[in-house]
Amino acid sequence: MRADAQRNRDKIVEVARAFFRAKGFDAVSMDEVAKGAEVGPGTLYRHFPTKESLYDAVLESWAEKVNAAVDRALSLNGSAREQLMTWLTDYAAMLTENKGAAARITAALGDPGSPFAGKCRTYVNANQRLIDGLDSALRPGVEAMQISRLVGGLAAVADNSELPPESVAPMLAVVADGLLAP
Amino acid sequence: MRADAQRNRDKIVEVARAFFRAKGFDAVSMDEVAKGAEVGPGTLYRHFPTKESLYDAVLESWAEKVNAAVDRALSLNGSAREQLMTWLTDYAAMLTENKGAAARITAALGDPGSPFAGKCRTYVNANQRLIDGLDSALRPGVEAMQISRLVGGLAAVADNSELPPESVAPMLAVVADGLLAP
DNA sequence: TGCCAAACGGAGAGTGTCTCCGTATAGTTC
DNA sequence: GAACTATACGGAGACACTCTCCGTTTGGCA
Repeated sequence: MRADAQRNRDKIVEVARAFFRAKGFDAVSMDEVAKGAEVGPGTLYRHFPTKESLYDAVLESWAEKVNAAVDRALSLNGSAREQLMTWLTDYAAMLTENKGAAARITAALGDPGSPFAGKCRTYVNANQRLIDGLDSALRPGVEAMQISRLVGGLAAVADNSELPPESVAPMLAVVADGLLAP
Repeated sequence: MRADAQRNRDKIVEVARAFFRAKGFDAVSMDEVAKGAEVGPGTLYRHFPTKESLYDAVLESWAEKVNAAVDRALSLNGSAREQLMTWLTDYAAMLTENKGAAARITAALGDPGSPFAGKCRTYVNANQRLIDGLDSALRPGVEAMQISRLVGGLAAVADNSELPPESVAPMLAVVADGLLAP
């Protein structure tokens, strides 16, 4: 990639990240990202053919954070319920940083053609590692995709309604207790 | 209301209902509803000032269905868990009829200014009646709004991914078990 | 039949995503 | 450092959508 192209790409992602964080996915237009990055719309669209692909690039480090959160939860010296709640709380908290991310990633679960397919795999794999780590503490037959959808749906609601963590916690507790073996 | 206005209004709602059911909220344009109902865009917008207000009119009978589903669940001769699962299953099933409804109604929870505010009240009240009906079988401190958000979020995911009922059932079971007293 | 408030409908404003293509430039070659 | 070419740029504008304004038509009543 040519040096000017790389410079522009970096600036676009940087500007877009700030805009998305401040206003959420829907409220940011591609035109304003282009203006903010001081490039033309054509340049923006050569680097990122759709608005969603730009969002995907903005969420680049998200995968690392998800994996780190699972590691943190599994390495805790506590009950399975505490480990589960730690992971769920961390995940829900991650989404307050990127308004609209929960809904989009959750909606893309099971759609390999989505720009977020990579993010989805990371997320489902994280839940699979959690299942493996918690071993027999969970109800039998529970699947990673089910946890992903349950928590993703709840996170999307919390994100959309801008619920404070203390309002989300009781709902996470319901999901956690439901996931633990009866 | 003048006779021609009433005729047009009825036809618009009828056409819109068919379109929304077939393609979902986002994929239907106001222009095609106007064309389908054989009226001009101006006429359409005098009857329904926004697309969401049109959707609200299409979902008119939804409130009755929700209340009927709660009644049905509470009148069952079964365990609290069976009653709960019956209601959750009925609610989730209701949404396959109107693609996009779950996400919109759930997103409007707690926003009195939304065109769906009336639908939200109905829905939260239904969950409150469920709580009152199931009495002490539920975990202490659980609130109607929490159930509304939990189930709404899950329903939105199921709707969006077009999950078959047998895929939704295990997730509903998790929520149900989580809601029942430990 | 004549009147007029009510309703109609379509052109178009405003806003968004995304494309096409003539122009400019980075990086290589002599 | 000049010429060359592949690469990248940027802006006009195509297209789709929601929603508005306003001149025209019509239903219902006196």
